[in-house]
Amino acid sequence: MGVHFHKAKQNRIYQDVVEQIQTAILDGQIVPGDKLPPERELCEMFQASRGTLREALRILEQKSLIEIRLGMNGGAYVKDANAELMAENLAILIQSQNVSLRHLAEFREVVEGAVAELAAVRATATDKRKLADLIGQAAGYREQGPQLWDKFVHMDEKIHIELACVAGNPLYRFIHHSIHKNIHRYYDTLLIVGKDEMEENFRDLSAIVDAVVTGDAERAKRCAADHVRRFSAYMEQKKRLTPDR
Amino acid sequence: MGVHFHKAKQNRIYQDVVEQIQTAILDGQIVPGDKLPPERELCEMFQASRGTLREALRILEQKSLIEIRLGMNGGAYVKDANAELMAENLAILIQSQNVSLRHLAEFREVVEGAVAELAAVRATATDKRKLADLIGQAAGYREQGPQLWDKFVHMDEKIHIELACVAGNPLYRFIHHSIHKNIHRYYDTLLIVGKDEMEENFRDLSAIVDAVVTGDAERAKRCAADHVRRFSAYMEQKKRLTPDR
DNA sequence: AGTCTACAATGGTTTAACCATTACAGACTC
DNA sequence: GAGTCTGTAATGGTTAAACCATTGTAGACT
Repeated sequence: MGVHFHKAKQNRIYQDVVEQIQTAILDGQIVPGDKLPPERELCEMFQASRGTLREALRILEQKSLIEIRLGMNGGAYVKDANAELMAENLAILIQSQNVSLRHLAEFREVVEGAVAELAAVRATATDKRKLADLIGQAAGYREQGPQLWDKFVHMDEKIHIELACVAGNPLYRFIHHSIHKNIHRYYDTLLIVGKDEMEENFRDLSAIVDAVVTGDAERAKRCAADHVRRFSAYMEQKKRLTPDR
Repeated sequence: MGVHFHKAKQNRIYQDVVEQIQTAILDGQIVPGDKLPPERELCEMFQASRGTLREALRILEQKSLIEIRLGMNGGAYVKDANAELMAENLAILIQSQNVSLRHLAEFREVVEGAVAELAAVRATATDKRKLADLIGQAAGYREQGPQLWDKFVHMDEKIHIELACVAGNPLYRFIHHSIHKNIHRYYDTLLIVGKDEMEENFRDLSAIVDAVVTGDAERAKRCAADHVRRFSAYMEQKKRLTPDR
């Protein structure tokens, strides 16, 4: 018999719903900010029960493609894609495979080095002004006493993000964010910096930005890697001093 | 009135269920391969309805923490964490933020370089034998005519994975896998190699492994980066010749 | 010995009702 | 008029009970 039947497969309904909505979102047929119809209407559209449809919405929510709000004007809103999800998945992988702080730092060293190198090559005049401005702000916080030191720490983060943007490859933004989030899950309480560390940190950042601004890719790369290495070493040291974590 | 009430917040029930089960898995109280009780029993344990409980299971499934099987002996089985999820999330990010093939290749160049460098530093005698063996297999496939060329392509992949393992930092395995999967989503049909490309590819791989085996980190890094760059260039070129994708 | 059949266990789906949260408009109070 | 209460409607969250679909196993049939 030459006829060839394919499997009379009955896709999980919720899966089909997920795929249809996901495709519509990724194809741009519905864009971030848009609101999907209320559950009861979606049920009719997909000819599915509310329970099944809700399973689909839960999956889309978990994928960070939609956000479900309560109350009047509530409903499923299409979200802007962001790197939060990757960070969370990475966290699960890290936890279940015993990835150490050292592993994270080792990887970050390479990534930040590559970011600085690319940034030095690709920075436009506008980028350079922006970076210089950020360094200026950090310098300001640095001088105004301990109560602003946490703002300085925040600037450090901001400068790294800006560098990743300047590097012009979105992957670096995603990866940096994911790694950074997970490193924080270890450090966090250790992030109360002392003056000396802050000063050294500031010198590091200045050096990186200076190299980027002058277009010295090789030096930028070296400075960034050194910076991450020094920072990680500090944190490791602090961790040893407070072994109760 | 000095009394201080806290918010009478009612956590989403499914969320609470997810957290309890996720914690149990990540803490190792239940391990990969274990089976959770059937839905109806879980309902009693959590005092939740089946619908609500199923929403929780859907989320855990989406997180790749469990796998739900049908039929008798079906149910929710705890899964081994793997990098599939990260690959899929990255795919969504890539699609919604218009990340190009060039961006992926640029990043892979840095990663593979770092992997080879670390591998050269850390490879044990056993690792070196394994790598040499893989190269040997690839050489075999290479010589036995076109029908085995796809096996050669598979060996290429295997060697890269082995290098990431030898490098001794699990993060590189995760990242390599995620990037590779997403590159394939672009290439795929372009992966039918010609003899010349295969020969060059083989020379590249041999050079990397040779550098790793002799412990020449700097050369390993350079060879790996060059290899990725050449490979990417080939693919870009092919893509231009078949613009219907 | 091999095949069929019935059954039980389990997830998949549907339905209908009710609860919780929220925005808004209109009524009430001062 | 300003502020506060209150009712209402829209929406997601939860429950419960019933039935369908898939699959392994044991026992009956040939």
